[in-house]
Amino acid sequence: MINLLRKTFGFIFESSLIEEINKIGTLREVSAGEELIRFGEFIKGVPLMISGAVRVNRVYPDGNELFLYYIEEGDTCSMSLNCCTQQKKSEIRAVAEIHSQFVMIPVSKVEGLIGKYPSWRQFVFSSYHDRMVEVVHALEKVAFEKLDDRLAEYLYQKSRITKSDTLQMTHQEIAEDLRTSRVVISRLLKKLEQMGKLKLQRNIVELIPEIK
Amino acid sequence: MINLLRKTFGFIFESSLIEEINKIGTLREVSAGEELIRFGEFIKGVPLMISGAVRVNRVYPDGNELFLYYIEEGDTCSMSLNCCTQQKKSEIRAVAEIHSQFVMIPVSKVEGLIGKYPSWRQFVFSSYHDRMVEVVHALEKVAFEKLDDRLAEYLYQKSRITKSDTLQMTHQEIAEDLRTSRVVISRLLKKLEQMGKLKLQRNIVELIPEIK
DNA sequence: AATTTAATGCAACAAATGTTACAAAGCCTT
DNA sequence: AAGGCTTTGTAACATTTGTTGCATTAAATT
Repeated sequence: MINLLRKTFGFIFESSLIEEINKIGTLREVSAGEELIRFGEFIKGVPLMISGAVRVNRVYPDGNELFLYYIEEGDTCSMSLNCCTQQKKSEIRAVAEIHSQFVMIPVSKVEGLIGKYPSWRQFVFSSYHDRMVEVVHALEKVAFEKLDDRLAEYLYQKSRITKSDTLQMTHQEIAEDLRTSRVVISRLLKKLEQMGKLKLQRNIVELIPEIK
Repeated sequence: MINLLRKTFGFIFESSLIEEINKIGTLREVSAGEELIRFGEFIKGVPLMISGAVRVNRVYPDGNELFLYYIEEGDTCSMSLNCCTQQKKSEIRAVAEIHSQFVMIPVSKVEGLIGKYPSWRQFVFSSYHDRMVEVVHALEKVAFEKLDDRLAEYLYQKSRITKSDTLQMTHQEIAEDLRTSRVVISRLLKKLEQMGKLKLQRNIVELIPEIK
């Protein structure tokens, strides 16, 4: 585990911090679709992403969900950082988008790290800030852009995160993420297909990379 | 100044911290409409709000603006906190919504406080988190709600912030905040007026408090 | 008081998105 | 191969939001 930590966090954490994380953290591995953090649970720890990608959704009591941001290699989830210092139940849900590895730091130890390691504080601050920037970006998208552009960006993001141009998903699933109806997505996907930007098959959206 | 600090922050900061802030900070006062933080400037300091209310907008190079959150008594602006540790130019604009008092802590001293005072760290963390929650809330609104509900909430917020049921603003101004056109806002305001929720006069929207 | 300016009202129309209902196609099971 | 289920395609229509142009009204200025 310590080698994975060094590889991902060696440039920002001093070695004493890496060693401490190595002692108190546990390496976990999840495959696509698995939940790291469930809605309504008490947060057990803060995840440090080693590899893969995890999507973080805000969840409402009625079951409604809203995508907030992805966390990837080198990131942590600032929402859970706060939940844990406040000992509150999770208002978010974190689901692995692809097979992912991360180190879980138990809640009880987080406070100690903050007092002890300036580089950890710096990490936590910039993590908060980075997540904020992403949520603001999401807000921008919804506030400024029309659905077809948002769909295109959504597909692009998905492709980047899964590292594949061939997205295995139904129109229904896309519609839920963009908070609209299946029919609307089918319509817009068809338009994008006619523009030559992608190819559609059952359960598959295949992005056609731009030739430049 | 120290009395104002004690009144607003006495419950969360230890007295040695209050005294230090009293030494390094400067009390400033702005009236409605004045800018605390301008777009593109280097951040001079981090504001600690004593009284009043300030709205914080994201600003884009093309001059476009997007409302992010208000900061009020006891708050600070987490966006500027980060800008200052990174020595970056401001991507936001902060404008006093009503007459406001705040203590400005110079950038050079912020880092020191973080290392020295646990209660300051705690404050900064929960400030980050609170702002995040508000931006997520803004995202929710845009993602889930229709314009008439968003307008109603906007007016309600404005009334809360300005502590008045009589809002002095034009339809055009409202339209810009909600990113739509004047005609649309006029139409919806008329509808709300017909529903008995408000009264319209030139430059004025008067909210009618619910009688229960 | 007359003129100018800014704000609002209104109508007609356009575009984007949402809804419903059903047909067609693909996949799976038997 | 037949039947059943899921996914996608399509059309027709409703609703919401955006746009344009102009009339009307209120305030500000002269």
